[in-house]
Amino acid sequence: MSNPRLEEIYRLMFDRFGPQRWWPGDSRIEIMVGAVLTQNTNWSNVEKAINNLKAAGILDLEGLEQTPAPMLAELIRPSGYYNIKAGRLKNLIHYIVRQHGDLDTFFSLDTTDLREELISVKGIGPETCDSILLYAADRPVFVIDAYTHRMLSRHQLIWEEDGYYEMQELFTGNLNADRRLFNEYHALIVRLGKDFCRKKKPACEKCPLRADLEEYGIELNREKF
DNA sequence: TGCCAGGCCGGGT
DNA sequence: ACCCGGCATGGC
Repeated sequence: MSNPRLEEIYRLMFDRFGPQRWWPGDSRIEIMVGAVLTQNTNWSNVEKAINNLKAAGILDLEGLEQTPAPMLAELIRPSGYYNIKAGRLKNLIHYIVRQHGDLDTFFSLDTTDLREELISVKGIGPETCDSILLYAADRPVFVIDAYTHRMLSRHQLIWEEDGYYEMQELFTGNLNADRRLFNEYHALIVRLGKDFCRKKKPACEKCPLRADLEEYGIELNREKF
């Protein structure tokens, strides 16, 4: 790591929360499905949806490919946006099956091609794409999300108006391309965010990262959060 | 009880 | 290139 603040922030989070062991989910297909279902959605709702898919015995490439979208929608209902997400899952599964046949073949692509293909699928944006790359395909890709944006802008490591790729560049340009570090770092940001960096009722006063703010003389300004 | 959660798309400026 | 409305359930 060459940016001391990114290192310090990581250390503070790791000391506070310990290893997160992400992604929650044990198969690559489950991780991919979870990545789509968790779009703007609480993870507890996603779990219910995934459990429904498991109970129906269709949480694999074949099962998801064969299940009609309306039936899929009903099964994933608890995750919200269920009609939209059923379509997005079908888009993703269909693309892989038609273009590559199976997951091993698909995941044998190099990271650049894999990313390009994933993000070409309707319903797979930058975060969902990178989550799949990092957590399902084990590639050293840093995932950015709403919590990351709040944390970075709060700590004045980016501009408020900066976008996905500017934030991603901050991490990838200052950290070793280590997929285990990227995995843990992002998971810790989410872990921290759930307790201290929610959109409403943030708990900046009790946030473990306050030490970083104080060290750099950044004042708490809760108006922006 | 209203408001938010680990986004993304499409149409309008 | 942005900006915005729409998509929807479950939990606090």
